[in-house]
Amino acid sequence: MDPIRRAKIEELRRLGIDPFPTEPFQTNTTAAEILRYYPQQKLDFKAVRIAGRLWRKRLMGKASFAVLRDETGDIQLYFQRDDFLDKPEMYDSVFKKLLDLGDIIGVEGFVFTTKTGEITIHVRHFRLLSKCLRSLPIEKETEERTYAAFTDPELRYRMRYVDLIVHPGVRELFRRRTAIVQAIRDFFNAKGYLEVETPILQPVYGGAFARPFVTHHHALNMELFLRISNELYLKRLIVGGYTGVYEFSKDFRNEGIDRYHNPEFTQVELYVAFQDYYWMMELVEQLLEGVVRKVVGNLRLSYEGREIDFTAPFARMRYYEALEREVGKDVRRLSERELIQLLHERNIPLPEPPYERIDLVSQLFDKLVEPACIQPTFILDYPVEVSPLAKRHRSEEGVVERFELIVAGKELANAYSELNDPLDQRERLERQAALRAAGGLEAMPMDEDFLRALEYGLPPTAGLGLGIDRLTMILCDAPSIQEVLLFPLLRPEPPLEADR
RNA sequence: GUCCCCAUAGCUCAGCGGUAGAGCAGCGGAUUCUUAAUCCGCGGGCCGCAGGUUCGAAUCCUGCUGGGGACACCA
Repeated sequence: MDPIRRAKIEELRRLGIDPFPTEPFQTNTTAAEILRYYPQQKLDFKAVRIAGRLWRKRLMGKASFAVLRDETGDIQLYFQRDDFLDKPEMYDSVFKKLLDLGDIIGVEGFVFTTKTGEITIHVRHFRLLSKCLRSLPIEKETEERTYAAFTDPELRYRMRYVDLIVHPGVRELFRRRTAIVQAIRDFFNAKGYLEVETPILQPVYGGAFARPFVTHHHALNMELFLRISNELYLKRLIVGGYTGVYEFSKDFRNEGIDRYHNPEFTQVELYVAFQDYYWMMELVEQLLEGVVRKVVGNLRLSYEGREIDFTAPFARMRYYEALEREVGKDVRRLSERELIQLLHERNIPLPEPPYERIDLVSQLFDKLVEPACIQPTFILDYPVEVSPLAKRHRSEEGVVERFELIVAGKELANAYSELNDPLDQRERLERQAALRAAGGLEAMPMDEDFLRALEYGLPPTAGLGLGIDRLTMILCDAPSIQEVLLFPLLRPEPPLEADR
């Protein structure tokens, strides 16, 4: 806390001014509205009331300029000493000395244009609404350069409130994130699907390969897991008779943090009865076209310096064929030794032991095929070994009816014709259990209740998971997941000192 | 988990063995159309923390902490 600002509080109180008043301040316009409509005189701007942070002061003698920043933008203020003849201290002391940059104020006045052509509020009255006791990293820009830019990512993420105050573009990004979620919700609602909420605390976790966060419930004295996925619950709801359900799901995975991964992240999952993954591919194309057009305004956008085109239909490649295109041979025919040889040739590290044959194939795919898919690309028909919840392919051995949508070299969505044969499902989960027993930390645990639900009959169902954070990254051209999370996980900072 | 880079004033950064610097922000003064306002004056720092080397360390070395990046993991 700035001791000078702290002292100003006492000074204000001596003048009878409450630095944190209770009375509301009713505004009747915004900075953006004034700047947009004043030139055409479409609205009456003779008595505007507007609130925001004091952003700049250009003090002169008997008259001064300032800038006010509200949520919509910045607008210049003009103060004249002669306007405060009844209370001269309001200009000379309160405005000129006791108000600091960052203070939240409300002003009332009329709009005019200065000699230099800037739309400005001539302030007749102003009120301090909340004192700002720390100096903000207010940036100053000229044509040549920006001064005091607040750019340190750590500080920006730790003090996102400051980041948001200082950077209108960051505020805009998170508006866009909300717009993306809203567009998806509108799309699903228009189709008649039901938005639901399922447990975040789960006695058995499942639906994905990941290590969970573990917690404990005292009253029931039981171990609980934060969900890594809501998939198995949404399928139970399809068993229960809903035709289409979806949920925006915060999922938690106890794994590493990098520019694509945060321990908690958001997916939307959708399950629709009586459909299959082919149908789901078309739905995803329709969904993304709609969302991108609505949010970006154009199906072509720039991400990391490359153009991405969301015009449907997206490219489609089958898993093993895509791999064959990269390595020149059908990896299904290769021995484990030949696969290892291939990895060596391409300078790709072996997976962590204990690994199986399929892990070598996966590694090849992840390192060669995924990064090469820049434009939206459906990869379909994944190996059955890596897809324990997907239905076996209707006509081909060894693969399942599953697709991933890859954009900019990263998985954006994952979908199956859901496995609804409870006997097959049990075998697949038993294999997962065996992998866990062998030390596979990410293999799925057995979920007997889920199997019981399947035994009551899950209709043929298409299911989808779509990563909201990654979609937001692409649609905002954001370089890391931290940039699209309001409060990304950081290590704790050392304790702040109490400051009175 | 491994490797590389970074940490100096409220913010952005310079200084890289010899008395801690700049711009912006701040404080005092002048100023009735400024907009990085201008002009005069002023204050501000455990140079991330702890050790070590040295006559002398912000500067060199080691460790720690925090951050960034790459790799690994996340099929």
